[in-house]
Amino acid sequence: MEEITIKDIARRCGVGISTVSRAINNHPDINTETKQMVMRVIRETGYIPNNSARNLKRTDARCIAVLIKGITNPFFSSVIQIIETQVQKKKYAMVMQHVETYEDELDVALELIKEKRLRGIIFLGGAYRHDSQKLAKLNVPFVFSTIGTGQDEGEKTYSNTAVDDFAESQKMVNYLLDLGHRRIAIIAEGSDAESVGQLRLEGYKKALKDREIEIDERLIYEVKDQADPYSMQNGYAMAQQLLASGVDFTAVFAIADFLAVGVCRAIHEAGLRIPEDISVAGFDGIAIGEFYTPQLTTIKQPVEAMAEKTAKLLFNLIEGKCGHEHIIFPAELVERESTGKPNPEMLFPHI
Amino acid sequence: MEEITIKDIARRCGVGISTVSRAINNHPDINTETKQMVMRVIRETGYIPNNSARNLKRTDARCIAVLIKGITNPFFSSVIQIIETQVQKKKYAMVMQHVETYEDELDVALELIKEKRLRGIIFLGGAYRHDSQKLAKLNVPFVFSTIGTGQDEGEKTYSNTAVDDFAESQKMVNYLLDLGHRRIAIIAEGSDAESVGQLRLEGYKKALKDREIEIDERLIYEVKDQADPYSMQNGYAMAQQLLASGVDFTAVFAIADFLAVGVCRAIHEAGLRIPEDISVAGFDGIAIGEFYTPQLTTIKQPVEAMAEKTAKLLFNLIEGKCGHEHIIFPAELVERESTGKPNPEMLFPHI
DNA sequence: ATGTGGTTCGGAAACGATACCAGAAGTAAA
DNA sequence: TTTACTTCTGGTATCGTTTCCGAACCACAT
Repeated sequence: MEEITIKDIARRCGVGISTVSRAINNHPDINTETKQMVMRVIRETGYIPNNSARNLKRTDARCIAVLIKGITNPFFSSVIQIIETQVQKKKYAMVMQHVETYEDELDVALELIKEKRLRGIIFLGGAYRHDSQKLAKLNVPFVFSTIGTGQDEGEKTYSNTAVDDFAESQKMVNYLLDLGHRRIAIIAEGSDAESVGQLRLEGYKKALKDREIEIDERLIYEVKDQADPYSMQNGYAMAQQLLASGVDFTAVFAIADFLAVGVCRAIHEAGLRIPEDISVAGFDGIAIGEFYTPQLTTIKQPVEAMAEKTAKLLFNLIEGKCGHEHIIFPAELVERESTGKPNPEMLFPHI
Repeated sequence: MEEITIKDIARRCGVGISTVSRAINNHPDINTETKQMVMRVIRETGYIPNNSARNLKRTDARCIAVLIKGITNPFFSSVIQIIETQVQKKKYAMVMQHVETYEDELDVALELIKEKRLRGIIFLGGAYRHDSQKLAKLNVPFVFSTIGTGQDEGEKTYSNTAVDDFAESQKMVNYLLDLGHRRIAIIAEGSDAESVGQLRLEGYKKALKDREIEIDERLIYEVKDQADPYSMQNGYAMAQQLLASGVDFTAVFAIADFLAVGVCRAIHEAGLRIPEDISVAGFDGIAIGEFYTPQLTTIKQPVEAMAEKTAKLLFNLIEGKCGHEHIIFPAELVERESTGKPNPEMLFPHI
């Protein structure tokens, strides 16, 4: 099976290879009839230009990369799918790469850029701002999207899409407070000092402070797990510790739905009811939350819209149509079965 | 930011470019010291060979593709991760592409092969055998892996990895029969006549026949959903129909865990208990099954092992180390909370 | 006739790497 | 010293494409 090349097409058409190239690439300097003839032959022969040769010659390889930290992100599939659609619409190629740790990501990005001559990078589901200055030195546009994980604050030398984790977290805690809860435990993330989870934790603290409710450190649990902090296992383990601690509480706010699922399981196994005895709230809005028993009260992120915007943002940057943008999406508090009024019996005087 | 090329390295080292190439590619014909010196300079300069140029020249572009049908497959993330590890170990590149329909897949594969000069393709989570003859005509090795979805029968002009869906399905139904169930409903898949779901359905029928239990068509539900048959929504909808049908049953076998989750939810909303009133069994062994309430009885597929083997199989084919292999993995019946003895009260005489 | 300008085209030089080939240098045997 | 062989090296053609440059052609004004 020999490759069919642009030369073959030229020969079959009785034209020069430049003419074929012009036909393929929509160059203006070509006769309309010639172009149609060439295109017909190309269709007939099933010729497809060799991408390596193209990219080698072109200064602009039509290719972007998507780097994913934390592939267990439940939105992963749909996000990828949406980005892919955008990429195809632009006639670009896309490479995906999974990165294990924050340290890896820069190396991987660098390697990809040189090897594949990328035009842009999307960073999915991580907190990469540490390296954003370094990345900025490469002259490749990049967009962070903390879809399903959160955003960060600080100086903006990059583009990103996110929800306002701080505010949304506050929203959820306020909702629990409005239900009458005063002793609210939180399962947060503590593996990275500047992480998403910390923003959600800050939102929790702010909400309590605003109501002048004392923050009890014994109700704050932080998952320490570099690889995959937002797992059901971790939620389960933290909730077991919480239940065994003897500290009283009437609600648990897990800063990710997967954590919440683990929390629910632990509470169930302890023989307590949700929400009659303890309310559980999550964050993210994963699909299973609707089918879980009890259905999960959560903050639902507009994942599809975020993914689409992320891709469009990158292409705008590539085409020089805009500078850095920081788009914050509104999230929605979805009230479901897992939260209700507090059970006074769960409260006892502290020593 | 200028690209740094093999010429720059050669100049800096005071050697010819062939020597640098030899150093990079572990050719035998090079002095050890020279090689070390070149490699040192390469490290210092951070030089990375341009992949397009390499692939253009080489007859063998070190690149494989992974085509994914049904990106919602819950194992997707871990499977990709494992395959990626194998690919990196072989110093190959990997492109991933999502395909919408069975019709798309061949076109996509063809285009990829020519454009990127692939050495091999892995088809994930689909039933592609229709096209396997056509694919065989391309001289590119490919492996089907029905990880999380099943396998097929028929003539073997390809390699694949799978579990024995027919036998495993029988295993589950036998388990339910052993518990005492006689009226077992099944939520299967009916969108594709030759699909995975059909194999599992056949296993169900076989198990019943072996015990001489009459098959009641009113207990057989087939999801018709090209895009994503194995969804919680579909399980939910089918179970609602089943419950509303007035036909009696004491157990439901959903041929995918996601379907089972939807089934559980519908049963719960109907005010029935699992497993006291109705037993529910799934298939696949997704993570959430362990944290769901009730915990899901299921057939657990050895996903990690399957993914690893799939990748290794492809590389063996590429390297000509083996011919077509069809590896069937043993799956495990995991008995959990969602199944128990039948409740006689759920049975009533049929008209 | 000659010059001018605009289309449309083909030739040829890149792009960055690999691989073949020939030759230099070194070693061992005659 | 010559021959033969091994080990190592550099030059160069080549992969398939794009792009620059110049040429051919036509129309039209000079």
